[in-house]
Amino acid sequence: MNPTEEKILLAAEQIFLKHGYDGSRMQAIADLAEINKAMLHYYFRSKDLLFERIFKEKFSRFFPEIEETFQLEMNFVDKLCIFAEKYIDFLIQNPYLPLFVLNSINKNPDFSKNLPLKMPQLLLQNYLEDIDKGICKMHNPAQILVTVLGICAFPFLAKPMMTLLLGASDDEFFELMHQRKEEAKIQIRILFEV
Amino acid sequence: MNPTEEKILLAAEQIFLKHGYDGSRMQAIADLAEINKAMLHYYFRSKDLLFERIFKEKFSRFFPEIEETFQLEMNFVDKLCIFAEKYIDFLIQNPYLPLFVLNSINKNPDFSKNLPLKMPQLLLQNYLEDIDKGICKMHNPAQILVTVLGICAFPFLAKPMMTLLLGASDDEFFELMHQRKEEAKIQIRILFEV
DNA sequence: TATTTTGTTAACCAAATGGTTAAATAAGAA
DNA sequence: TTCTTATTTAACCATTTGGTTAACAAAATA
Repeated sequence: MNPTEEKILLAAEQIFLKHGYDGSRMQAIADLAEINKAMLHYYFRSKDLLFERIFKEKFSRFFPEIEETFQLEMNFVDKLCIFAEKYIDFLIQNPYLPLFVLNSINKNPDFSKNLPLKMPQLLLQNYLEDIDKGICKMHNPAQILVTVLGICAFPFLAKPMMTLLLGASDDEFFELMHQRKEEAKIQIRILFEV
Repeated sequence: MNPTEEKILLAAEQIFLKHGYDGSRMQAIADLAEINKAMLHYYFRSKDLLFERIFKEKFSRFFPEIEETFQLEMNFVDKLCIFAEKYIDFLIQNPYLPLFVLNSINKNPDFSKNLPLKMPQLLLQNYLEDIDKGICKMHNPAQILVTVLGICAFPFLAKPMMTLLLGASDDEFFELMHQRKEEAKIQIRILFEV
């Protein structure tokens, strides 16, 4: 890929992730990429299209491919635990991601309608099998989804609020998130294991 | 209060809550309030000040006064349950609130620094008493805060995403949130009760 | 009633913003 | 080298946006 194009994408990612669509300025992206603003339009036509490009990539990362984990020979709850740990680790590397994705979906729900997502089905299928075996507690699958995702992602959505409430530094927050991996696994077991 | 001022505040609340600071237009607020745009500046000087006015009120509601609940003669976990149920009920009436508040804090952390908040201290104090009595499981208080808040607020942050993933309507979402009150109480008990 | 204060409007303004253009330069193909 | 294509730049443009102003209307006060 063209090095200019790459610089643009890298800059756009940073700006959009931090400020969202409305809060981002094309000039700010150009400045960060150290290129002329016209280049943005040369390579990506419009703000909308550039944003779309970034959003799609971020969206797919926020709903990761979970097949590797959920096709293992293992019970549902163990899989959830593995997922949670890996996911929180990923979010530690991408703390802005959740707020960005939720805001973007919120602003334009239709936009993400056609994006591919097999996450829920695979999860559901796995879950029902273990219900049958009687080794997993009965819940509304929608509640499971929102609970597990919330355990992992909410702290990152609430990061500025948490540091405010707790008077914590960024480092302390990330320390808390490393703890959170264990906390998440404990919670998942206690909630879903028989 | 002046009826015009009131119309402005009501309109500003709706617009800001839905679109955030960056996504909101003064003209949109004026249109919704059915007044001239100049009136906004006549009564509130600037977009910043108008936003500040709305934000402060919303902020204080997002972190509700919990004294009434947490000063009852009751154990910590029971209080958490009461809080969760009341809070989810409140969020059902104010579904946009969490995303708005978190975004606003995220955009301008300094802004909310001086706002009064005795929620965390009161919670902590209550918690430590029950730890002493041995009727409550030991956790990092920061994790408790993020967990309980997450259980209640995350579904609303994720509302557009949930309806997308589950293919649910708005009505079905709110039905899920009514269920969530029970789910939340179950989860809180199972997590924190000895 | 006369006068001052308060509330309201339309027209206007400057800055910011997404986007375009025409000319210049660099890179490839012939 | 020469010609064509791709890349880059500075200047420019139209629209939007927050904000102002000056004239006007409605209350309130004297």
